Amino acid sequence: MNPDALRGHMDALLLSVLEDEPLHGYAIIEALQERSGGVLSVPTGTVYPALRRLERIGYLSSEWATVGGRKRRTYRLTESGRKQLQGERSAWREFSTVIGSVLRAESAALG
Amino acid sequence: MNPDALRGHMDALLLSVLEDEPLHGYAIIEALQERSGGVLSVPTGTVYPALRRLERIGYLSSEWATVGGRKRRTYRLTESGRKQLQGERSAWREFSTVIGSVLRAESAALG
DNA sequence: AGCCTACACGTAGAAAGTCTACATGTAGAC
DNA sequence: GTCTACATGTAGACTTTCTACGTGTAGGCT
Repeated sequence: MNPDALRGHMDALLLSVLEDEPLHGYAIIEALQERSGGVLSVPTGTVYPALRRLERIGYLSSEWATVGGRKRRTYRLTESGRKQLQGERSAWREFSTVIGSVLRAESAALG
Repeated sequence: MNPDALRGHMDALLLSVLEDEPLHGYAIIEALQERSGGVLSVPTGTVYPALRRLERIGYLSSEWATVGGRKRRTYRLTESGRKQLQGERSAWREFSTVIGSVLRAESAALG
């Protein structure tokens, strides 16, 4: 997967993965991999700064926890973030429709 | 439409628009707008440099023409560009499927 | 003890391409 | 003579991702 293509979609991916439950960075990376069918390998150098950015903006909040002697910073969606996720979803739908129609190549719909 | 989202997809858009017929830069911008239903306004500062880049890589070739007293540089797909367009299309399909499934929000399929 | 892998967070600096803003010029309508 | 559409182009800012590195714990294996 061409890394450049992700630009501008990271926020949506991260918010989406945090929709159901709070997760820490490492788990977020794993969730991204899993949900994408193993295709998405987002490097830590991308995820951690992005999470901090999203927290700074107010879409996420975080707190530290220690589990099994290891420190984790767990992120959760704020109300603002939840709202933003809706926006990201509809933005994605529009984006994907537009690109698809210019390319004359739409992807298969999901069940 | 968030401009950043286009990053990494410009090549596909430009090659796609040139698939059926050669066009000059200004006409390409109009074609992009038209095919996208008026949503895509790609600035000249994006398109012209991108076209030159694609020509440098070998996906496009160009020649000057004068029509109605105005100079145009007309771009056409090379064989290499045509092949690349196929690659861009399948890359887009994969990308859009992956993002869609992580977001749990696929776009509508095109007829 | 020593090594390796998985877990876990983080930063610095490079890289790349798009965007904004500007610069230039013709043709034709009003 | 002014405005809009047509037409191409560059310079520099901007944003964000990526690569590469640094730090440290836990647990298994030999």
